[in-house]
Amino acid sequence: MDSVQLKELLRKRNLKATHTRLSLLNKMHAYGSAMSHSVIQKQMQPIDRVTLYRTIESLHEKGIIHKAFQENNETFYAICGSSCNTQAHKHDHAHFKCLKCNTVSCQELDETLKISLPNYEINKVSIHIEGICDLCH
Amino acid sequence: MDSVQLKELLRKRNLKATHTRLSLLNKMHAYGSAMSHSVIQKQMQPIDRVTLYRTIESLHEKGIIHKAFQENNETFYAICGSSCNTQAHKHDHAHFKCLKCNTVSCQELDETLKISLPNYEINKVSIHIEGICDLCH
DNA sequence: AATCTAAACGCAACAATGTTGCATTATAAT
DNA sequence: ATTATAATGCAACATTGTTGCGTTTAGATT
Repeated sequence: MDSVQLKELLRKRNLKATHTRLSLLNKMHAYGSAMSHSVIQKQMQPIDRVTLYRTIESLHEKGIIHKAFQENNETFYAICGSSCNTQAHKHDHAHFKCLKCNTVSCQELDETLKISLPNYEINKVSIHIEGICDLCH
Repeated sequence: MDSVQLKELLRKRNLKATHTRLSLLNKMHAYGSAMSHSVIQKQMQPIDRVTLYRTIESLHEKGIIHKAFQENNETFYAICGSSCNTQAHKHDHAHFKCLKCNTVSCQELDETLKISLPNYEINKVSIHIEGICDLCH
């Protein structure tokens, strides 16, 4: 996603295409997997803490990024796919965290997870797996 | 689980059966589903904040309770089943959080979730589902 | 039952994380 | 170029989590 597309996306969601937002989205895109708040903060340096909180909040509210999962009192964020919008999010992939190399990757589960709960309305499913990845094994 | 059994469990894991620990375990058992830190704190009042942190930590370390999931920068804890011990935890059930009544319940997924990741070692799987439960529907 | 020791507790002080209000600056519409 | 509004940075505050240490309690020993 290049700079022009990003600006369009932000404007479409009624957000100004500020340097902070573009920079954050670029970094998240380059990073490849879900980023923790502390990692984001390091990579965005120098930035005011409050500005970062509000930047993340605005992108989250408009469905441009989402909370992938939380761990050790830290939230991990990821860019939403094209299937997400302000109203509804679709994130049925799983996040795998390797306990050796500490990277987080998205795993498409071959057989779609069949969750059948009669009379339940399911809005969001998040699957978080921890272990040792193939490279570290 | 009555008081005698609880004391035995604590002693088996090399923890003293203190009033604080017994009280916390009783409350978690009575509560039925995963409890957030803030709810625990309210129910344990009056208690020193530090003591609560350390009580939870000790029970968690010894595999008596586990972190069910985290949400809104809060950790939810639940009592481990009999299949858990100091070394290994088995928690393959899913947690369902109703967005209307805010209760969290454990859902046994009828078809066991088949997660096949070749050459990966899977230590822990946590599934968190949000939506509207049958009663609120 | 009294004594003893290690673990657990409570308090104080500190550190890290998250929030609010407001003056200044940047975006983008006119 | 001008202007209105949103975004930023700063200060102050609130909440959450951590560390050190003196006191108390559990439970083992005698």
